[in-house]
Amino acid sequence: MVAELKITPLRYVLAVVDHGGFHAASRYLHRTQPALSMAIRELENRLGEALFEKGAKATLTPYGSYCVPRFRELINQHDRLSRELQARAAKEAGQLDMAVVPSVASRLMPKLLSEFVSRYPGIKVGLHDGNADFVREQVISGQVDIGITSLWGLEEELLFHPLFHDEVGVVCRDDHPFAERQTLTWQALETESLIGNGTSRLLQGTAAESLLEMHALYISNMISLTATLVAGMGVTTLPRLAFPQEYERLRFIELAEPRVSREVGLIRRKGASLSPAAQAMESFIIESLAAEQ
Amino acid sequence: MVAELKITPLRYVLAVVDHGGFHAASRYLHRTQPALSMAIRELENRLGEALFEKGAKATLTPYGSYCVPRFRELINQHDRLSRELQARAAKEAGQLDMAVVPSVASRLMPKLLSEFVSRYPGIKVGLHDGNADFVREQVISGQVDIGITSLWGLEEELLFHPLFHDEVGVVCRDDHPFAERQTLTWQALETESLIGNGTSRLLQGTAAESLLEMHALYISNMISLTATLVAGMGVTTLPRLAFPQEYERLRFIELAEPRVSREVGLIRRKGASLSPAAQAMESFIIESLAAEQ
DNA sequence: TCAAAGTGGTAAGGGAAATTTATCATAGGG
DNA sequence: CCCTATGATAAATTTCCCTTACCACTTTGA
Repeated sequence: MVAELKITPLRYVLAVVDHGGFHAASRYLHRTQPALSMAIRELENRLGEALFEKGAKATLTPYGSYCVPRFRELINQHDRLSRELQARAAKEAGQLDMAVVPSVASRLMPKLLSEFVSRYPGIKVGLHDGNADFVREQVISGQVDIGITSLWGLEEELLFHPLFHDEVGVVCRDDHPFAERQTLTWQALETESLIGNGTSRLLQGTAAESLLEMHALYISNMISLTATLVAGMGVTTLPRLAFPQEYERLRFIELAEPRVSREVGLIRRKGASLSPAAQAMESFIIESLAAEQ
Repeated sequence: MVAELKITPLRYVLAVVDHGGFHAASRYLHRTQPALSMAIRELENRLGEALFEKGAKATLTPYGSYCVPRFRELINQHDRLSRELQARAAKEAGQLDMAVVPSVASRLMPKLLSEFVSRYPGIKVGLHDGNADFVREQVISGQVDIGITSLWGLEEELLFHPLFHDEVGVVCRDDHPFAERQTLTWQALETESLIGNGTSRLLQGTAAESLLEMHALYISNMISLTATLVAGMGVTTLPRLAFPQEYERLRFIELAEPRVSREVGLIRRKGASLSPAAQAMESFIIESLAAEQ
């Protein structure tokens, strides 16, 4: 049977030692002197041995001298833990991982992350990018705390918080006949050499679904895809956010008739709540994007 | 300001986790279920974050999962400390050092120590021997907890607990005229070649004081002294306990007229109390020697 | 399908523990 | 010798922990 050493009386002992007396310690602790006397007596009874000499003013017994550094150690550990856990709860420290689709990673996250880390300097963020299936899988398996992607079906295990709509358009080189157009219809694409990519399945279930069968090429890698487009080998469809603005020769033309868009949003596991750090990130993203529009 | 994490609620959290529910934990802890609910709620408020999911039965939040191993660690440290300090108070563990004069070290301590260590298996004893001044000095300086020696004057800084009287006698070789005598008087020594030693000052202030001036030789080292006696170069005075029984050719003859004796006792510092282990040794020695006579 | 037994949460009361107030005995300093 | 410091003690009070009693909800088994 272990005796329960309460933290407070241990603190009292240290205060008496450090301040050289019960009265001095009581002033420091904002307690009265009898409070210390009695609490320390109780502690001594529990241990079965006196800590302070009787009759002498605040002098430690040998046993007390042995105890004091150990009390100090335990209290230090306690305080360190308490501070650490409070810091985490207050989002002053912590760690979170998130998975996002590449377009979000390159167009949205840089700004968001730089604002986030300056607002929560203590929180460490791990950012992983991959296609929508990867993001979904990482979140469901608990590898990451939250994800940003678009979903195609209802997910039993996921909570989805919509962030914005991302319109699908056609991407072509600047010398292509489409390049000067403001909008296009899917019929205009029927005669084109259409390159498929990872986002092509957004067209599934829309009026433009027939275009999916037209793919002569399918390129999942974004760098390869843009190189192919710059080479003038065809056109492709992409959500606007996924359109790589940094290529001067590529143009994005809205696809009207039908309007196709993906709904990009925040996902997390249903049932499990978020860590304080992940909570902070989630609210931060939602608020930032709401403020922007 | 650090929040005070009381040990008990942390135990409650661990019990709920380990037993998979508030009710199971409450049975284990011999508390009622609301007691746990409220204590844990209070802890959560203190930390500023929930440990258990609401609505789910005893499921940890990510924050809770982070906390639990740390709670466990702190509690383990607490329990280990508590057990250790109690063991010391109960004399099941600990350490003590003592200084004794050589005669006590060789004639008294072997038996006492072997009994002591079998009675207090956990206590480690350091035994240091030296002359009376050494013992006195070690005790006063706090290098050792207790000493066994004889004192000549009253000591302001020491507490003296008498153990036994040790009669001074004459030591000579077995072929010496004294060897067959039962007792001697100091006058009988006047014509002898008297060798002085560290215990000779016991004669100071007695009727035999004049013998002190007769020393042709003074040998402090016991081995040298006995070798000199065995060589037949003279006689000496020694307390009985200091007489080395293991030398076959030496004899001890009581010195009557005057009877001179040293009072051997236990010394320790006045004012400072003893460690539990040293206390145990002190009482043990006093009781053992009292039981013997 | 409904009762029974499980989960945990809430409110009010009792009782133990901690703290304060008031007082005392003792020791040291001017 | 008084004054002020020390810490110990007793009784009163406040605080906090725990229990009892009850509720709402879910799961289980007949």
